[in-house]
Amino acid sequence: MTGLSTSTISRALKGHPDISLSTRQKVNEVAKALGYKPNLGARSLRTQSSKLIGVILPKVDTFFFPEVLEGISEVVSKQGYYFIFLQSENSFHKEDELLELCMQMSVEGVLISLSVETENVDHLLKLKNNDIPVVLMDRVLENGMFPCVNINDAEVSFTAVDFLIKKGHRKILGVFDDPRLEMSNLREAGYLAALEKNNIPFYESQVLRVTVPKGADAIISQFLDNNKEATAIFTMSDNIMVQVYHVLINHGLSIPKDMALISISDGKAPNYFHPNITHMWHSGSEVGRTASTLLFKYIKGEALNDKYHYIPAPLQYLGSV
Amino acid sequence: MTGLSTSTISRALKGHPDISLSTRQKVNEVAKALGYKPNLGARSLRTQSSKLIGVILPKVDTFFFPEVLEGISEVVSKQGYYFIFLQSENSFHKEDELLELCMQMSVEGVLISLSVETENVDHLLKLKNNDIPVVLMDRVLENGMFPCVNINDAEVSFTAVDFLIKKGHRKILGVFDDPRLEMSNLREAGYLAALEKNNIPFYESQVLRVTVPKGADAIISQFLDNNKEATAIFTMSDNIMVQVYHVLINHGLSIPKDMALISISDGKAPNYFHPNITHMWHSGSEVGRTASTLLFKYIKGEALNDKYHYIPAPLQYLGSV
DNA sequence: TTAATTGCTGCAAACGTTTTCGCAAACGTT
DNA sequence: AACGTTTGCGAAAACGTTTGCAGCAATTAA
Repeated sequence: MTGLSTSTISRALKGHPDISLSTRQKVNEVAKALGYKPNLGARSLRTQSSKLIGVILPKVDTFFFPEVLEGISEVVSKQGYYFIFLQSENSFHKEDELLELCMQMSVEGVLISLSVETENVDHLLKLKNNDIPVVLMDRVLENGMFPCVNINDAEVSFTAVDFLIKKGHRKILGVFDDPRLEMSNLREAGYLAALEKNNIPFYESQVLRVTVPKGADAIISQFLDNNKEATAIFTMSDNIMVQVYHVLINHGLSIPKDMALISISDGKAPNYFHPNITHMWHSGSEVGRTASTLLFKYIKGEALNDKYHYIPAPLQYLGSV
Repeated sequence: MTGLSTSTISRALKGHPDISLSTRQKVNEVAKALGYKPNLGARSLRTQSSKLIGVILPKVDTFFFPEVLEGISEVVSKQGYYFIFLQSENSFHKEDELLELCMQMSVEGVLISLSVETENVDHLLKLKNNDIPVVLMDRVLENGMFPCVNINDAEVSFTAVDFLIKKGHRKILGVFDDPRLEMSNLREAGYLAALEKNNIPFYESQVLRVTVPKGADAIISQFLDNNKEATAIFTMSDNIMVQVYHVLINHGLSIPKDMALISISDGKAPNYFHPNITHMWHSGSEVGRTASTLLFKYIKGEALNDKYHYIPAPLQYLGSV
């Protein structure tokens, strides 16, 4: 159409100074008229840079992860990158496949939150070997192999439970998620540490580990019956909190009069309930932002040696305690 | 390594019958040993098929859309495709940019739920012109230009409100989302139709349209004060339901004794509350599955002329009515 | 013996970009 | 007039695949 070579077109389109203003304008006009769209695949083939990052999450269920995506989206698009979002569905096998896929797509970096089944990070090594940076988020394995972004699970739990104790509670129940998650154990450790520091006796029967994602009502119900003298409950996540809340109400217990409730939460669900649930506010968008910002530092080759990034999770003192 | 040409390697790797079994095996061994990964960009450049579909959603907030993603994910991966997921953040401008991006990425199809700001589908035409099929989901514009998958908004609302009336309620409040959404107006129309059919007088003051996504507490609160004789509320979505629920409890109203509550919902939030909230069950995963299945029919060129796919939204009769 | 067939493999072009290198014209300087 | 410098552009290679075609050897058929 213009009679110009592809080289000139290419340069004109990206405002290369070699090309005269007049031809640049002409090229832009014709490009617009023809609806020309650069082929990103071809570009990334030639430049060896895909502007793509891979995001692997176990599952975007109701809480937390939507916000993480939001945070990631924010900084990724600000960097002129795109992300492809993949769900491992909490399967180690699928997680591994998705990592493979990321490499085939020539992503320049990977953000990952590990599946429940994942016991070590050996499968992430192949990315490292191909110089693809990886940052773990939230559901991490803190063994120093890869940088991690999350809250300080143990410390945050400690703060929550310590707060309950300061409020006068002595018999405090703890409800945790699948013990295969490192996070679950760390949060349980924080819970225990708070009891211990305050010289409060602990019985194994006062913690519950819920491995089923939904429909744990019966289990929770029985757990409450077994602990009638308890005056407070600490739940490690929104998912668990909403289930516990539901059972509490079904038992005719009034919050906080009969039972105090505190949780770690992304801050949404606590507002659904009455009273609002006191919680340690674990911002998903902040995790997403921090993790992707960190990832870009690695991508840009700004050498970093800090492995753990803990984002703060401040106490939101609402009506349930 | 094998002394074979790239053509032979390529054919061997995908089990082409031209290649002898012995070389096929050898190639596979070496490929595994070297950790060979096909470059998807190069492949799609050559074959002119990217195996990619674009998914554009307004925002993955807490409800509904996570499930839609799940449904999409399920059928897309079954087809050997991948999807790249993009958020318009309810901005028309961004939505348009993302469509552009999809084309640059050579996606083979697009699933989209329109932003609040989107008033027509002209910007989708450029995809149609490039033979990229588009399927609208949930937040659609039903003007016959593109296939749509959602519930029959008006009918579902009608059923819900009619049910309330059959239960004896006469003064029924309606709370709806942003009126710029076609969905909001259709659901409101269904609400009105139910009143009309049952010869129940309607006053403009008994509907509320909530345009702010969060923190509408004060508005809802005043709305309730202005309608003290009401005995039931219909809310058009989870997002609105949880806010209304919260205000109801804050007003010291008991559900369903003082006020009945029914909603359209993905079925999760209703279980958080006590009593469980009666709702029309609007399955997000089913929307995702149906929409992507439909999209693949278009991609495969199986000519279709049906434009609207309504998925059923059955009544879940729980404790709030 | 020759011809046709079959089985396996390589050559080279193509997909749509970017980029190195080089060239010609125009200009300014001695 | 001779020279160097700038300006504006094109030729061609390269990125990693796939694939039509051709080729060659071994086998079979005539």
